[in-house]
Amino acid sequence: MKWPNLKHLHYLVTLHQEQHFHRAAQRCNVSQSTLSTAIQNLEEHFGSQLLEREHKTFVFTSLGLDVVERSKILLQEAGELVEFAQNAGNWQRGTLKLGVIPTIAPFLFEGMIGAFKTFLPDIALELQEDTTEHLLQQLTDGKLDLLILALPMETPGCKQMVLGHDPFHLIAHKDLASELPDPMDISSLPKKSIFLLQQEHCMTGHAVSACNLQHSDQVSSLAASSLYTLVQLANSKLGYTFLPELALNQEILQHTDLKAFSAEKEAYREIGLVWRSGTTRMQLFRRIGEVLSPLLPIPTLK
Amino acid sequence: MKWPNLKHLHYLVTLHQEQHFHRAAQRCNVSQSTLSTAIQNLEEHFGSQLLEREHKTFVFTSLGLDVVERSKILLQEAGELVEFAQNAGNWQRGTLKLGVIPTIAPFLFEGMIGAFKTFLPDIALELQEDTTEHLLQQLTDGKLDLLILALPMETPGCKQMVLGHDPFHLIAHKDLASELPDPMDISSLPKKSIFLLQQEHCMTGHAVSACNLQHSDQVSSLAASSLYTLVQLANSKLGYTFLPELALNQEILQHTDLKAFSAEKEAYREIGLVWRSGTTRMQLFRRIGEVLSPLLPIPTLK
DNA sequence: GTTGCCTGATAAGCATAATCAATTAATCGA
DNA sequence: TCGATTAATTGATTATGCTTATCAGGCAAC
Repeated sequence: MKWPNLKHLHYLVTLHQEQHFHRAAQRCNVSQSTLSTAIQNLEEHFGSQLLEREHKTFVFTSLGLDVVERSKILLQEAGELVEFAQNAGNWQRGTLKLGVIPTIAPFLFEGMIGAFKTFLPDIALELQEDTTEHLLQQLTDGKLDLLILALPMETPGCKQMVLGHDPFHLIAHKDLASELPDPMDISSLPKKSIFLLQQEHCMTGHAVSACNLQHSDQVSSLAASSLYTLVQLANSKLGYTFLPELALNQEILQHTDLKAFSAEKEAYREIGLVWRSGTTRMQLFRRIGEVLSPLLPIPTLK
Repeated sequence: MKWPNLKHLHYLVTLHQEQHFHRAAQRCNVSQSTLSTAIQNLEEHFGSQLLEREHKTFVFTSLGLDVVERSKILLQEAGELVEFAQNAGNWQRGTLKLGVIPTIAPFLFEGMIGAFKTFLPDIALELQEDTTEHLLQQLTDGKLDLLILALPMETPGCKQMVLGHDPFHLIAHKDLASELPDPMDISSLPKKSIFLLQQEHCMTGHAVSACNLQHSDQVSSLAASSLYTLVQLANSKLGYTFLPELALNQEILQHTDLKAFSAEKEAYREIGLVWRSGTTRMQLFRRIGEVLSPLLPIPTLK
């Protein structure tokens, strides 16, 4: 078996990302000719074409694309092996690139950073806040190691661990509170009176399904971009909204005239960890789960 | 990121297997000094010790052992990447190292090889016959790609796919057949009259549990080493035995005076595929499952 | 058209890394 | 004490990877 050179596989992956020899070479800190010949050597080594070249331009063959995907995984694991060895085999040391969605991040970060300082002091955290879709892409690409997402959520090629439940609460201005039906019946609220986040936030979908708003006339077409906007809307008596308990615990309603009402039972989202199936850092992730679960409204671990 | 040299990781793994620099170097087709310096370079690269050296002898550090384990996986995957690319991305081509247990192999091989010729002509089969325990070890070590085992069976780190059921039949000499109770009641057979295989064959365990022989006095202490021995014993009117239908279908009773009787319903073993969890050849294995399942007495696929 | 520019491929020369054969140093057993 | 065994070391050789410079085909501007 003649082993391929990992550096050259990395050149290939970078070329795929840049779709341009010169730029890819720059990113790899080598000359364009180095990268060019390295790719040719790979092709020779494999005995098959990775690129279709025509008129000084090129397209990846379908084999080339497959090799890129597999190389990404291989490089990812090789990197983890090196980091593991450089940390002298201690899985509680090293860098962790952690992605968190915007409807969790601001309410969890403070406690989370404290928990890491206490229980995993030698983990250097690199935090990233983005939508579920973007985070999953970066996880798959190896740019992130671990995600904190709201579940249920399809995560192909990745595994999940539920850390806890986060119930939704109906938020109303105190002046409007008396108008709320008792017992709570969302369908009796005025039309277009419920504000939710933009569609790209998964919380919208979770709130809709948890509170049975699928075909509800009550949802307003005005879609907010952050929970803080929802709070402002509700505080202006323009209507109602739903907030997760995690946010309420962080006193998001401070300095407002809003009150929270329990939505129906079973109206909650789950919060959990997501990682690549093939990871070699399970021990660390399990420990992180144990450490973070108690920070959630209804922990499922421990 | 400075990528490690896969060749050197392979030196390390070989050194671990041989526990001897010179032999390891020979197996890698390099000189002892090459291997020695390569290991030292790895240690320098990682910034930590992989070996404890003392008096011209050495022991792997616990980190070293961990690195060896991770390297094995990495090399395994790198090898699959190369083979994949060399087969131009066609998962229906390449070499498949397949392990089969002795109580399945002789009765399945003929049909199996025919099926591969017809449905997967570009797969070069390398067959290996051994006990479940040995096969699982070799699968984990990457020396085999896929196993055909009798289930249920614990296979840590591996995944399973059931292909079909294989019922057990009671085998008796035709002269003794009239003495068999009707309806069949195994506990009324004479003591020590049932012959089974040696314990290292998983079929013994499967037959015992399938036919409720756990505390049975009927089982003889004479343990045979192959199904053909069992046939001879039964044919000599020394007692009874159990055979899987798979074997009967291959006319194992030809030229004997033996007859097969249905054991109780639910007396069967499962036959299935087993592979490493992290494999990249799922497509192939699924296809193999489809191809092999119809060859079994009671297929579960298709 | 011609010119200049952008692209990836190619060539020649150099530096580094990998390798080998030979040797050294330490230990063990006879 | 001597020889055998084993890993490390040394110095020479070879292979690999890289750079700079150059080439060749297409493209766009004028």
